Amino acid sequence: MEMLDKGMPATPSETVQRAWARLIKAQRSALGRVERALKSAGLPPLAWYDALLELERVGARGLRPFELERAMLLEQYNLSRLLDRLEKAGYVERRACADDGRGNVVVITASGKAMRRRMWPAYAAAIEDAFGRHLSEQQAKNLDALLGALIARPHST
Amino acid sequence: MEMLDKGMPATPSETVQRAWARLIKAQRSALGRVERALKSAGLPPLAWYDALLELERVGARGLRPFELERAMLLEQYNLSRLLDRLEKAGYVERRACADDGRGNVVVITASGKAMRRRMWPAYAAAIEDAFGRHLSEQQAKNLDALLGALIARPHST
DNA sequence: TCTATATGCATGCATCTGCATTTACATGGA
DNA sequence: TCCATGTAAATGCAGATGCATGCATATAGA
Repeated sequence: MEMLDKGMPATPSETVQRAWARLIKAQRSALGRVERALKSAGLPPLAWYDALLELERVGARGLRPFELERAMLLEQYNLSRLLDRLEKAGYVERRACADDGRGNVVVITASGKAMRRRMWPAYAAAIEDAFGRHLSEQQAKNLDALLGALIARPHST
Repeated sequence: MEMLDKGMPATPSETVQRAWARLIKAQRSALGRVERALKSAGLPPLAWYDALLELERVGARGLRPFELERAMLLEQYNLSRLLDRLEKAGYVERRACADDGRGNVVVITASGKAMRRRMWPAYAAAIEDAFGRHLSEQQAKNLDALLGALIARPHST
């Protein structure tokens, strides 16, 4: 985890500190609202949607857990357990992987696709309510660009 | 939790969806890195810092838990337990509240102040590394403004 | 004053997460 | 072929979180 401490503590500017605090709070606020909306609609949590979406996109060929892990920026053990839950709910299947005996391939089931579709309206409304409606198109674009610079793989660097 | 479903599902635009996904990932990525940096330095998690900072700012008069809850945008039970941990660690004290027999007043201790001070260098370096260094001053300012629009009290609306 | 309801905070229980470790297989030498 | 090392994924355990609820007190209204 070394962070090249070449001497000085690298204190972020006041502006950066403010933006940092806002990032934490804005995300917690918005994400919390979305999760609560889903739950109150009797639907599974957000992570299920994201995983199902990724899996639906690639279709029958499926994804290796480590691919999904990278796409979703999840820790390995979190993904492993998310897959446990999705599998137990019947939304995905883990199939033995032909190329690599250690791994498996995760494929979405028909009922998984159905659940994803069923989640979308509630999810969409919640995103719009907690997030979208506070921003113009242009602002959303700018925000997207600014945040893009921040995303890095867990553990990298 | 009704969300005024006046008919249509209020689907967010593509742009908003992308920005939303980025917000989740950027925050998870950056926050994860900061938490790991703190932990690997043998320090308590971020929330402790934030709470101690708020408490230090108000000094000896302290804060009611519900005030802290609002400042930090935490759920009531999460704050209650955070205070349990902080209290057990000796960093805060819960004192009976004179005005209101139901509540109490939380005050930071000397050792709490010391811990906050001790955390700052590692925390600052981590923020800078995971966040600040990716942004110019102007970008940080813009990001801060954009995120400001998103913050809302949990449960409100 | 008495009663209904709201507020401040805590807590039991189930679930989820973080961390370290384990298991299984893969791969590249010697 | 055998071993050392690396990588994919799962898992035991401890700690954190979400939820529902409990308890004590406050407050407003009859």
